[in-house]
Amino acid sequence: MGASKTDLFTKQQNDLALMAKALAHPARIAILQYLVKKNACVCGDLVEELGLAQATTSQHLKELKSAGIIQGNIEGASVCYCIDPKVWKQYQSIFTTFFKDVNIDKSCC
Amino acid sequence: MGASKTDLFTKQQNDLALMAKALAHPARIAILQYLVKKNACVCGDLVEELGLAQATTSQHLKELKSAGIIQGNIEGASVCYCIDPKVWKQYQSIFTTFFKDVNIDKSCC
DNA sequence: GTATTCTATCGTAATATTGCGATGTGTTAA
DNA sequence: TTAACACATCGCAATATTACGATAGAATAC
Repeated sequence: MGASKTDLFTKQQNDLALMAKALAHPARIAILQYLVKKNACVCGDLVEELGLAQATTSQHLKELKSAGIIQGNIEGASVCYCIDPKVWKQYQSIFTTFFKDVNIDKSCC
Repeated sequence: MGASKTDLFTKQQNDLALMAKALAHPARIAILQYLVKKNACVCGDLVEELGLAQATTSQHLKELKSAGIIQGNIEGASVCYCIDPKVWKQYQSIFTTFFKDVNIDKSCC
């Protein structure tokens, strides 16, 4: 099949899985870290930074954009990408909540 | 290709991506949430709980186990799965760190 | 012993992801 | 206008993921 059976799960579970999927590639992690580090907009030097082909880099940017976590603004000939702080904060909050409520002491089996 | 070019990225980036990948499916989120909720070991009732075939459920459990975030202990005829609190804490810490250091105020472009 | 239960694994099919060259579109430079 | 750049998208190939039925192994029930 290859397609996830999303109808079996809650919206919350599907959403969290989608967020995780957006982060589930080292190139996308690298892009986000780079954008965070520069703390400002960066454009095509991501291609150089990553070492991936331009087409591949563009594809990863597209996925991050469709996940909402980055924005792209056209700036002349080039495009300026940056973290969307609002969505970033949502991610932060949702992952934090997910990991929080576990009783760490209970040993098991 | 389909295979990620892991050699282009740092171990830290690859590791984080692998952790995210472990969470990148609603069934695996559901499994983890169920294990956290029950706060004790659960076995084959995950199959009922999820609504996926037994083989599929077993496969997701295997992925979570190979990601280290859950453990399985044989208990008679059945297997008892539970969160590995130590690894869970690591995940928590790594995701928290990842999301922390962004300057939320800087608007962009 | 045999039958039953529980889980893992194999094999297979459908679909998704990753990666890149080639191409297209829009923008600046000449 | 033409040339050069910056990105996005298309098309394709290689690989990975998801899902399930069938089967195998190990433990319990009888």
